[in-house]
Order: sequence, then C-alpha cells, then structure tokens
Amino acid sequence: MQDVKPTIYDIAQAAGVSTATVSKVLNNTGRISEKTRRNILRIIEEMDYQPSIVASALTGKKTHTIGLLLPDLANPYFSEIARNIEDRGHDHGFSVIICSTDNKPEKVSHYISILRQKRVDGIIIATGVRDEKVLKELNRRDIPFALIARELPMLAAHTVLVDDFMGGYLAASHLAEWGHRKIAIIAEDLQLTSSKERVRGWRSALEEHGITCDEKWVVIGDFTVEGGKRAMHRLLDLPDRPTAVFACNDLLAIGSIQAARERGLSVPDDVSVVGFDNTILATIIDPPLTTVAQPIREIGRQVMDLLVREIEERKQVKQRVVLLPELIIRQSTKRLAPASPTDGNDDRE
Amino acid sequence: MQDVKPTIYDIAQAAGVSTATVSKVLNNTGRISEKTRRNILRIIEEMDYQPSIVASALTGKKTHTIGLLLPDLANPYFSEIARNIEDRGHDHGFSVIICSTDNKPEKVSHYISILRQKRVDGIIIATGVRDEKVLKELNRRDIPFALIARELPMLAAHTVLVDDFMGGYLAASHLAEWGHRKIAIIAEDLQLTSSKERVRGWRSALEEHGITCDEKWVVIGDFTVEGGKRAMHRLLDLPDRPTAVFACNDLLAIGSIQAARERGLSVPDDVSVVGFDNTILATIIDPPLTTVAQPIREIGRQVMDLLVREIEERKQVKQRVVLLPELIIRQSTKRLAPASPTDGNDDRE
DNA sequence: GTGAAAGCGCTAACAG
DNA sequence: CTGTTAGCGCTTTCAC
Repeated sequence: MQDVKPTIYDIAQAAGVSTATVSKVLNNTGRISEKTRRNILRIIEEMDYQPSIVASALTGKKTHTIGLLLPDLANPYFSEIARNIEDRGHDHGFSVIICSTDNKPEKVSHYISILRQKRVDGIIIATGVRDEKVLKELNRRDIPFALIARELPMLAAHTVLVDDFMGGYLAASHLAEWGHRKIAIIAEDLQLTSSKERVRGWRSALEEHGITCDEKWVVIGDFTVEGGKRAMHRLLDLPDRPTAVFACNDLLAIGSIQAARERGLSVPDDVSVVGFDNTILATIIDPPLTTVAQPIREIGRQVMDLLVREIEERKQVKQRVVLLPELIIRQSTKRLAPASPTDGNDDRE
Repeated sequence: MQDVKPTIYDIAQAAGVSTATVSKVLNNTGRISEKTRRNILRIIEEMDYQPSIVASALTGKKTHTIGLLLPDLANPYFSEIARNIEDRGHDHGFSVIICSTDNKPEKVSHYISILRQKRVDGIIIATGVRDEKVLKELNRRDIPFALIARELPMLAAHTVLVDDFMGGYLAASHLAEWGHRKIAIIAEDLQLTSSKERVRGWRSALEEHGITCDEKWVVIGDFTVEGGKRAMHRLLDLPDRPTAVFACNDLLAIGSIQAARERGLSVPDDVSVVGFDNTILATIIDPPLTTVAQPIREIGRQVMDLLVREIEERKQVKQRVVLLPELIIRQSTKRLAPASPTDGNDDRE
C-alpha cells in the first residue's frame, strides 16, 4: 500500500516467492499450486499492482495497442468509424491510438513513424495514402496493417470497403426510377478510387435508364459542407439545371441542400438530393436525407477482426472484404411527375 | 536494409561505435563529434531505424502517450474535443489513446487500469466519474491527470471547464430579452454539476427578468436526440406551453426541434430553442441553431497544456481554468412581439 | 511446483 | 569525445 508503483519484484517478495512464479500466475502459464496462486492474487489485489505492459512488450510480447490513421476525427463519418473500431478493439484487448492526418502525406509518414516507435501491434489505415512506399515499408518491417476503403492495386493487404460502384448505382437508380433524368453528381476527389467507383456506378445507372450523362454534371466537392455548397451553386448556375443530385458524402449533401435553400429552392420539391454514408447528420438535417448507408459498425468490426487475426496468427492470407451499401430513402428525394396532368406528385406507369 | 527491426545495437555496430554513442545522438545528450553524429544519423536513415519507445520507457523515460476518457467518441461534441486534444498533444509530442466509457463506471475503471498498465504519462478525463476513488488512486500513484468539465469538490486536480452558470444565464437572458416569459429548460442530468450550473444560470436570468420559474418547466433529457424529443413532447403536452426552451446541449436541442416539427409547430415561429455546445450540428440543422458556444478548441489546448506541464515539471500547483462561453445567435430563436400592435405573432400586456 | 538467470532495447552514470 | 556497465520490469528456459 506504500509503493507508488510496485513491480513484479515487490509482489514476489511480499508473497515470498520468485518473480517467475508471479509471472506465471499473471499469465496463467506453467503449473502453480492453487494455494500460492491465491496468495499471490490476493497480494496483487491488495497492492493494486498493475503489471507493466511496457516491460512485458520488451520481452517480445504484444503492446496490445494499434494505431488508427484517419483524415479527421472531428468528421462524423470518421468518428463513428473510430468508435466502432475502438469497441471491437476493446473486445480483443487492444487499445487504439488515433492519428488525424488531414490527408497530408507528411502527417501520414510522421504518424506511422511514431506508431512504429511505439511498437504498436498493427495499424488501421482509413486515410488517403498518396505514397505507397510507407505501406511497402510496413510490409517489409512485418508490421500488420489493414485498410479501410482504399484499394492499393500493387499491394497485398487486408482491406475492408463498401461496394462504391453499387452505392453510386443505387443512388442514381433511385433517382432515375423516380423520374429524374437530369441527375448531377458531386464527387469527392477523382483521384480516389472509391470516388471514381461511385461515379462509375452513377454513370452506369444512368445509362441503364437510357440517360446520356453529360460531363458538365459531374463536379468536384471534397469532404466539407462548404465544398458541397460551392459545387451545388455551380450546378444550379447551369442553364440546364439538374433536378436531382447525388452528393458523394453526407457533408456534401448537406452543403447542397443549404445551397439550394440559399437560392430559395426547395429540397426535394425543386431538386432532390441523395447523400452517402448515413452518418448521424443524415437524420438530423431537414429534410431527412435520403442516403446510401455504409455499414459503419460492420466496417469497424471487420477491419479490427482482420487485423487482430493477422497480429495473432501471422502469415495469414490477405483478404479483401467488401460490404454492400444500402439505400435509405428519407425525404430529400422526390418522385418527379412524369408526363401526366395530375396535380401533386406523380402516378403513371 | 535486411533487418526487420534493427536495434540500437545494430546501428552501433554498423557505425563502429557503442550503443551509448548512438543513444547520445538520438537524444542530443553528451558531446559527440560532428563527424560521428553525421555518420550515425546517416546509418539510422539508411536502415530506417525506429528507436523503441518501449525500451526507452522502461529505463524511466516517458511513453509519450496519454489516455483520453470520454463518454462516446461518436458524439460530435466529444469527437471535436478529442480532435483538438489530439492536435495539441501532437504539438507536444504525445499520442492519445481514446477510451469511450459510455459513462459506465466499470468501463471507467477498466480503462484506467489498462492505461496504468500501459504506463501512459497522463490521463485526461472528460467522462463522468461516479467514484472518486479511482482518481484518488491516480493521485496516490502519482499519475498526472486533468479533468474537463468536472468539478470534484474533494479533489485537487487540474480542471478546465466552461462557465456553465454563465452559459445558462446567457441562453435564458437572450430569450427573456426577446420577450419570452415562458421559458423551459431541458437539462442533461441533475447529478452533474455542469448541468446544475446551467439550470442555476437559467433560473437566475429568469429571476432577473422578473419571471418566476415554474418547476414544471425543467425537464430532464440526457445526451441524445431521442431524449430531447421526449422531453420536448412532455413540454408541449403542458396545458400552458412554453414559448421558448433552452436545451442543455445541441443534441437535445435538435431533438426538441424535431419534436416541435412532429407536432406541426414551427421553430422559431411557434417556439424558440437554444442549444449548448455549438457543435457542427448547430450549423447543419434547419433552422440554424442559436446556441451557447463552448470554446472547444481552447478547451483541448488548455487541458493538454495543463497535463503536459504536470507531466514535465511535476509538483505543479493544481489549477482550474474556466473558459467563458459565448452566445451565438442564429435562427432558432425569435423575438416575441412585445405589446405593440405589429403584424406578426402575439401581443398582450 | 518453484526458482535462478539471461535477455528484451535502451539510458545513464562513470571511466577513460 | 566515446565506451563499459549496470539496470529498467518482465518472460522464459532450464534446473531442482
């Protein structure tokens, strides 16, 4: 009760045994008589002894810590992802160190360097990695890692992602089926393959509905409400204005809605908007956002599980798990009256 | 280039010096000739050597890691806090391990135990701590920690918090000044002193405006949109319905707005609502939320600075820094027509 | 069943 | 200026 930070040695002494014995009861290894085990446990309790993971890691054991790289923890999508990763990590006995990179390559390398110095057992990467060299280095150094929503063609790596093509397809199909033909898309960043896939899905759905997709209808936002606003304004400035837009994430969608509103346009009456991600924001905005839902919880579980298995078993064959997104129809999209002379919305068939 | 994880010994050998010398250049201690320093640095670079913080921590140095306890990382308020703490920690060379406690005492103790085992240099606590014993234990064990928005009367501890009383006062004054007299409050949890203070501030403002505050107008939500909805419905069920409500956090405010809308009531035309926190949600909701802004960035900076100083210098005299909140008027509150025979809403008096 | 001892990668005197 | 050496707290053979 006196020692500030008792060591295994203090426990051993108090129990009148060797540190080896204490170590064994701590790790449930070797064979220890019930009597001494109990006694040691009691003393550990009494002294509130907390074994040093630092020391044990030095002997080759795990640090039970993983690193999580993401663009920005304050972005609701990523904070929701992080929360689920944390929870799943906790289930497996791992803590997570968060690293917000703002998508800056320097920050990425810097954080990875730090994580390596801290000897984390693995790293989850949910941020853009411009330079694959860093990842190759992880491979070479035998540091387990897993990616979220990144496809690195030249790299064997555990990956979990949602089917972005399908997501884009679902969004655009929904709009087309509801009678829209002038369907714009606000993409995030055409460098990203996830972004490209969503655009491809959108394009594919349009074609399937016999709509030729005009390139003027794909504009680039980014990951911010402001970006969405700007993009939407550009769209609404077009002489031939779209009746619907698919924004590639919820933040962009929100920006779009705000932009429309700034011009006195109503969503969904004048223009329909569908988002992507289904973060908490989608339920909060008015009108509630029709959006493509990512199974965020499942994403967190799956990467963590993948990573933990890699850490625990090693030499595991790498795998890519792709989760399917799902369209959640709320109130930001509206059926377009087709041709009939009805009053309100539509009918027809 | 061959070694998976080179050690200081490998570097020493490659450089033809002792590990002590390498250690010195790594830490900029002792006096090393420019020549050998360069040489060693070059080799470190070449081999992509990452010194083990684990090993160095074992020799009594810092782990450069701190723990952050908060209720829920997926809650925008806390993720914004976390992001700012992370950034400031990064400035000081500290990483942060996040621990979402869901406000469950078991989780709190469990996480603290883990953090102690990992030998974090300090802990930031932004979650409810029902049992001060855990904190007393931290004190006894000489583990630096700092609190956010918690006042533990019996405990000397670094604390940063906003002036909740003033926050409540600002919110209620605003409403009163705009002619409201039936001003309800949706509190979080009357156990929490921060919550109590906001109520006190509210009460105080009402009294100052000659409004007697009826106890029926203080209801309890919690920290969720749903809670806000329920609370608001209860308020709107009252025979004598309030014209304004002060919701003690943005989530509650959003719930309130949604509840009002569900009843066909308009915010702010039929009822004004003001929130607290000024998270991203406040700017996203429609109407944009009038809310009491917490200086989230500053909170993050300050706790981190406090904690780091404690870690670095020890024996520092504990301090409590209280930051002042600020009212941000947006569009969820409306001036009540006073007595004048203007067009708009009501009159009387 | 239990203990002695070596070693994990690094730092900190202390010598030279 | 640089090297020797003794730990830091724990795990792990290998004896007993």
